[in-house]
Amino acid sequence: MNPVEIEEAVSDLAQQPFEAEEFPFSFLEAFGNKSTTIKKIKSGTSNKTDVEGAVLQRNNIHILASKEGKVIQSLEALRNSPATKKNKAEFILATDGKDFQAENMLTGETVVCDYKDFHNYFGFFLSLANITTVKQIRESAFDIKATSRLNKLYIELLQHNPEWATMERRPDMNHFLARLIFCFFAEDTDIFQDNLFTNTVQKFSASDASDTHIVISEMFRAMDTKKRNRENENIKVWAKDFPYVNGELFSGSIEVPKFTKIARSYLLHVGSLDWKQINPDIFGSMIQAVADEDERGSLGMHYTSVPNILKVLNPLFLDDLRDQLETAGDNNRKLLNLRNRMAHIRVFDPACGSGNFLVIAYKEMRKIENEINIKRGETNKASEIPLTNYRGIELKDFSAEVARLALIIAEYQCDVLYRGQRLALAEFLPLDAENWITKGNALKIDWLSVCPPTGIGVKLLGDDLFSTPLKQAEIDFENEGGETYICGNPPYKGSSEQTIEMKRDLRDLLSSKIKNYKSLDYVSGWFIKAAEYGLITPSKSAFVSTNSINQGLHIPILWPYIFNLGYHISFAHVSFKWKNLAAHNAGVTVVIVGISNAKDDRLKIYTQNDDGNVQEKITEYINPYLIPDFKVIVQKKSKVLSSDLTEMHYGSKAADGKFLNFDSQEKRKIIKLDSRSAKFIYPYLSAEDAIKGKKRYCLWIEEKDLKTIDNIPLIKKRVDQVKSYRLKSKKKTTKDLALYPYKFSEVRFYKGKRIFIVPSVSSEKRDYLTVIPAIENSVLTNAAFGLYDAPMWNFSILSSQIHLIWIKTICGQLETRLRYSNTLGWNTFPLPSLTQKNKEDLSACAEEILIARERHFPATIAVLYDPEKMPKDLKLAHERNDEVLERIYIGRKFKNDTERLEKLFELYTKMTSKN
DNA sequence: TATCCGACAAGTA
DNA sequence: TACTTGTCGGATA
Repeated sequence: MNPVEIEEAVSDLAQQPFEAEEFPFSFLEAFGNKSTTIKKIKSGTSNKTDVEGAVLQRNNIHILASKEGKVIQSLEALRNSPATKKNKAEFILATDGKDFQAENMLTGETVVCDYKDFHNYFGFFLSLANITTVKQIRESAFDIKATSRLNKLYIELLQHNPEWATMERRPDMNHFLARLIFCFFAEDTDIFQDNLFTNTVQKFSASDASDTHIVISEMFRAMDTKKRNRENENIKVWAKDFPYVNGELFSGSIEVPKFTKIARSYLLHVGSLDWKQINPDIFGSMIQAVADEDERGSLGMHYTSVPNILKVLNPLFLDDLRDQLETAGDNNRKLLNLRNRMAHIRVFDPACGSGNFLVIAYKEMRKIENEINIKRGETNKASEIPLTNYRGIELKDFSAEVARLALIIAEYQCDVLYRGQRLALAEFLPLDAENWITKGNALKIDWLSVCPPTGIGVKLLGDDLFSTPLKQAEIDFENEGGETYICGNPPYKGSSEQTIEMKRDLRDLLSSKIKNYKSLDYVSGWFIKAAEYGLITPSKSAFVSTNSINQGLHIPILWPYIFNLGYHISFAHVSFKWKNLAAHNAGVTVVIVGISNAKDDRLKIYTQNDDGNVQEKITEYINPYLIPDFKVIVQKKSKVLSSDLTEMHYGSKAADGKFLNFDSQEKRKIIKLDSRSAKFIYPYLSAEDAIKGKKRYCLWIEEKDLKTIDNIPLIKKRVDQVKSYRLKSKKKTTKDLALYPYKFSEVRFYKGKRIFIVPSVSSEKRDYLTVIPAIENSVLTNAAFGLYDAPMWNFSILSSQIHLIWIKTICGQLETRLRYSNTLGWNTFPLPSLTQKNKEDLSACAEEILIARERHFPATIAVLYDPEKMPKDLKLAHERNDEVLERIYIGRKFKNDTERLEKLFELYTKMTSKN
């Protein structure tokens, strides 16, 4: 169960009539215990309690539901119970259906409340559900609750207003939801009178909900009408207490979907929550999912986490502001300068979603400004940081609305926090009508129209500068000498995953600029637009991105263009696994990359180790592989760079729906039924087969054999299956190959007496690349490369540490897996030319490695190369091999991988510049 | 022809 | 459900 589901279950339980006997079990059930687990506790087999009538679940909780008036004594009994300690109960809980008390035995935190309210503390007990990021979730407990309530309301309304669910009306529905959220927030924060909105619905709409939409619509109309015009407009008396809000929020259609009785009660229920607690940074991304079909299932927990947002914003500019604040000390002049500077800083997120980056940036800036004001003794001073300097572009219109709302709420909360409720209220309404979150496609919109150039002492600028001025973004804007910081987490899509629209976006943006742009990830568009934007007005940019953009093919395609515009990578967080609070996290490994065209020589590379600690390294240059120094970009090559290395071949691609290959059992069956089959069956090896010692076979049939196989039903059937499989392909070449279903779609069947298999993808945890010999006439799948009858020293080089670090650095990766490439890794590998003696020595080392493996027959490669358990003799053989090879490079062993890379890059540069 | 890649995918612990 | 580790075929050059 995810937190939202748990919240719902706990709330349901709190509404049921209290039954002392059942309560402990219902409580455990609400936190996700399976019915079998509950049964075991009920029957007593796993109830470890020593207190009469209580229930104790080992490692979790000790619960006693008691008679009325005995809660304090009950809790005491649980606290003193030896079983509580012995079974390591994390919580004790006592209730009589009126009072509710609980304690966390590890932290000492307690909950004391009325029984009917205990659902508000579901976050307190979340570790019962094995949800480990408890702290973060508890902080956003309110947001989860509000989201789940709104979700119910939204679904109920759509169900009974099907026309509002259509594509055309969806924006109206979303706008309606945004208005509701604003009203809920306003009525709980004194912007409206206490509970004005909810109370008005309750009092003035019929309880059968027949006129709820009319009442709400009238309130919206009031909020869009200036007080002095209200009489003329015939605003109903009961709506006169609503302030004039405007800010675009209530202008436009005031139509409201029709309510059912249930919808009305949901609405009143959502309204009864305490919306003061809303976290605009998190809430936005959660609520966004309410309106988003695709994300409904995961209920919105798909957003950039606050720590990750700070990984972008801190190095981009917040760290610098904080440094300046510190340097300024108590110097009034310097503090003032800093404040002025901050007032002219724009933060721009061209993929802003529901605005978390902008909200966090705004809140952090207000925090710094407040410290300045305290030091200057100006604590009541109005903020000089304009909300309209936090700009965004967002494709989905509801997200854009929520982003705007989140920023308004953040501003209000900051004002309350730093200036007090009274001042915050005085200036809040009416909202600014400016629309500084632009709805649209960020790769199509001219960013200068959203964030016009500020120049230095240059005023703004004729319309001719805006190639496609957008009405909504045409804000008069003077921000002389201002800085712009571009940030965000744009969408990632690899070239073969992109939709037609995405491909069109990249084509329009890049076709005239970058050769081979079609191989780039969709996210590249944001980096390029950011770089081009920064040529016009001072800015720095940083995005969260798939780590692919700093690997393999992206390096020579994307980065030279950005560098040629005068940019460098100003900071970087190297690959780390994407994580947020979602039940199912997106499977992607990300980097954070900052680019800048300003002078800067203290660049930072951040590395995160497994326990989450971040290290920083300062350097003068960060290359596109995100390692310090080495200004080298490796291009892919179709021939080997070193004449001593043998050509490496890509495997054969079947595109057969797996009908041309099978396991040993199937092979025996086929041959048993018709012995003529045997001559068409070959060993078939992918990376996994070779590493784990699995045996697979494939059919290899040539045109001349067609007559024969027509008479072998088992084979004929498979061939037919391939045909129908291929016909279903959306790729034309595959479809065409349905004409030749007996053949692999791409044929690379090389003959050789001695084949070395190089896995195309394999675990990055091993100390060596695993190169594996195969028997003659093996067919390699396209998940493996092959060397055919190559001299033994090729094996020695492939198995070396120095080759491994080259591959890890230069080739692409699958997340952080090792991914081999002949064109990027093997053909580019810089090797000094070998003497006859060198070749003999290396070959001997290679033999040693193979012999060492043999000694452990039949252990698989996976077992032999497990970094924890690698046999000594094998390890020794590898070390010997490394030593001999490295002596050829520099006459001794390298000290470390940095030294290896340094030598390799030097040699690479030398060897490639010769031709 | 030839090959790089996957807001992954499929398996195990 | 957390962790490990590499398929397969589309899209592109």
